[in-house]
Amino acid sequence: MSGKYKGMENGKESRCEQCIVRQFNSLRAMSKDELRKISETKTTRLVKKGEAIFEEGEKLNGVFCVRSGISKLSKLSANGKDQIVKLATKGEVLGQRSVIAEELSNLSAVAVNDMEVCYIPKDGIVNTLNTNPNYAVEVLRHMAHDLKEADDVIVNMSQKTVKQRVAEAFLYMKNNFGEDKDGFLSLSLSREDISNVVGTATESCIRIISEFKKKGYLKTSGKKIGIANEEGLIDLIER
Amino acid sequence: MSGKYKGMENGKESRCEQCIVRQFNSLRAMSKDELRKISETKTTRLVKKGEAIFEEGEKLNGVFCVRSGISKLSKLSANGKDQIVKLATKGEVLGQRSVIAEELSNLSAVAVNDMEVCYIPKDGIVNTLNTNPNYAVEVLRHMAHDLKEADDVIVNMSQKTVKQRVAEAFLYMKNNFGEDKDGFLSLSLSREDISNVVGTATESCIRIISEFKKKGYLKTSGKKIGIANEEGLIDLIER
DNA sequence: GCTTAAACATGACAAATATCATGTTTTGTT
DNA sequence: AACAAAACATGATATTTGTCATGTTTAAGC
Repeated sequence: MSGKYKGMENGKESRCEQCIVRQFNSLRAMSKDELRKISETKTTRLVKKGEAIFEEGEKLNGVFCVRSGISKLSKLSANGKDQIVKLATKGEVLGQRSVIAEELSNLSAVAVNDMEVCYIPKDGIVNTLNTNPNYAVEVLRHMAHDLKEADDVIVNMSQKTVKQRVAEAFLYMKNNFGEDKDGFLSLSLSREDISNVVGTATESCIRIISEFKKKGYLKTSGKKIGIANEEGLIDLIER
Repeated sequence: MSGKYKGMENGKESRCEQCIVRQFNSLRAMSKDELRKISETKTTRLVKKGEAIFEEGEKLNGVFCVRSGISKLSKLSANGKDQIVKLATKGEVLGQRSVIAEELSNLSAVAVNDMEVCYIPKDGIVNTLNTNPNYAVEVLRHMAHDLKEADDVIVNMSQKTVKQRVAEAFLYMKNNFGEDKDGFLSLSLSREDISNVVGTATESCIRIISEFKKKGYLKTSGKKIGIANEEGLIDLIER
């Protein structure tokens, strides 16, 4: 399968100053000069589907800026199950929290797709944080947003049924990762991954997906899943 | 019941520069001068048990620094139940997230005890954020910590049983709010509040507390609850 | 292309949890 | 002190969800 990594433009495009991805994240608040310095220290890396970018408990000496592909951020719980806390896509900066708090990573990041990420050693990040308030505030805004999202997830986890959470997961995937022209989700997660997002047993998740298909809420075509009746799903969530 | 508010030293003690509470939060990264300015704009307010400091959906024009007492931060879910996302105590700054993200508050803050809070209009906060990187980074560190905690809560919610979560709630209360000389928790929450922390039905919570008493994990004396066998609870959580 | 492992699927059952009903105790108010 | 309203408690039952078992389909490696 050649051309698999065609998303990567190497050589001349590899300077952060030119990178469009930057528009989506806090790096856009850096000055030209800061960005140039960062760019000199960064390295680009391809991560294949299933590979880890970093693991829970690992000490991170830098952050990872996602150029393409999607990563699942998960945490292993005492009972041996993974809980996916967030799905990160183009533009997101992984490991930022750990670097800022100067703690070991509390999450693992594993590629759900083939990915292209840039590794940025923490020195440049930390220096800029300490000298450029615009950048610090921008990072802060992103983190504030993440925190709100996390709070929302807490509420959903505790107050909604598994069925409702599965429905939400599909709407989330549609809204955040889009769908193709035939209405199938661009991101296709395994049933197991979905159950790890939702926080349920894989079998329960499979059953619910089957039910949703029967009821006409979802449609499938081979491996792909699509939303066939969005109102139906929304209805289900709100009751 | 006089002396109810004896925790409040009014007049001379009301300058932020002197406030011990500041040591616990990001305000300690402010310069003397910044702090003096903030202090001039702030107002102190007593909040009685059960009263709201702010409500979900409200626009916050400042933050609230907790001097004493405890507040529950909760969010109403579609099914009409409140989910308590966090309990905030002395030193915590409430509303910071909303002010930084320039969004309406996504949580309500209600006093669980009688409280004393200082209201700080956002201008001083925002100005300092934009000019003093030390302060911005300090706030960032706190937010990073909150985010980690929120992620942990997500994992607990989805992967642990109600019984385990109740056990954790009691250990949390002991570790964060302490106990009196007889080993009873300083913070006494109603069964309903506990169930809103844990994310379960009040009856389930009551039943589990009764069971824990029978098994000797918890002890009660009137309204007070204490941990009688910490190892027992820890054991329960880890299996 | 064949083989093997992983992913998907479904039934039967057990366990956890919510809900409803009802009663008791505690607390706060007049 | 009397009363009403919360808070606490417990039983009976329904519902949701997890677990185990087993089978089928799909995808990946040789």
